[in-house]
Amino acid sequence: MPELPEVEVIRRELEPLLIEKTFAAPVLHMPSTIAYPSAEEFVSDLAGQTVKSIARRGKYLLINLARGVLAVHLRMTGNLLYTEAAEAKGPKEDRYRRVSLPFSDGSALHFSDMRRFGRLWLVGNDHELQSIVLRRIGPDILNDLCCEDFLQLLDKREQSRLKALLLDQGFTAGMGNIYTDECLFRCKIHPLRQAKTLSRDEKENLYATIRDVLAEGIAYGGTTFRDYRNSSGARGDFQSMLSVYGRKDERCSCGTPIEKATVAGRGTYYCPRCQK
DNA sequence: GCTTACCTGTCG
DNA sequence: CGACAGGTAAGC
Repeated sequence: MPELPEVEVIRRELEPLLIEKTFAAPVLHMPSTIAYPSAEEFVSDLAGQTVKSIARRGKYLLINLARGVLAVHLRMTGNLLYTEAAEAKGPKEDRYRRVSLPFSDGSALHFSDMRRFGRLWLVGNDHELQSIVLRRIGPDILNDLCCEDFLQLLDKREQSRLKALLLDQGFTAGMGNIYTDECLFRCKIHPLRQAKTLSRDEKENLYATIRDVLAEGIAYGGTTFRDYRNSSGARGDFQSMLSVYGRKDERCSCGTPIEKATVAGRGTYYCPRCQK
């Protein structure tokens, strides 16, 4: 489900709501959702902790606590719903609820996930965050990388095809299947092209376009193709702006039907005439 | 690299 | 009924 823009939308919504709130005892409807530490330690270590800020690295939401960090990855169908006191739905109304995180004031954060791929981690400090959660995660494409850095990273991966490279969270963190296809379309780059074939102008344009598309995605509240919801349960609107993703056989603005192929193991949409 | 696995649901 | 879904880790 969520790529960088969707996680960033949730981050921006939640930070003002949660800051200085104190967690009560978590309720684990599905304990295997907790990736680290043990379910028992997660419950006892989170209770009583205060939220200081909320950050993001790639697709990871990072809730900074007075002591440690609560990290969340939504994977394909996870969502984080915020509820004020009393209106909290029980598992009866949401059969996919996996974890409930109540606060001492009666409000709560609920982690729901149909496909059960999403995970939560609770680590004690930034060193643990890096070594346990973010070990294979590269720099955030929006926050941690200037154009020159991006060009240097590209030069280290010249054999890689662009689609696979942008999806690789160890290269840069945040791009997913939808936004990658949209960026390559806008840049007129074929998904199978190797990084070494890009001119300097194309590389700079790719960097700028990635940032533009992600910023637009955030401004539109994310993309709801099927399952994505923000922390209020609302859909995003960027799907109406997609040029190629999900549009197989529809006509590109050049008149050519959009094609779909499998690249890097993922469904990939592109215009065979515009993208070379 | 590619394939498979993890899950549940939807679409054709 | 099979194919596929916004993600990623693990195994060749």
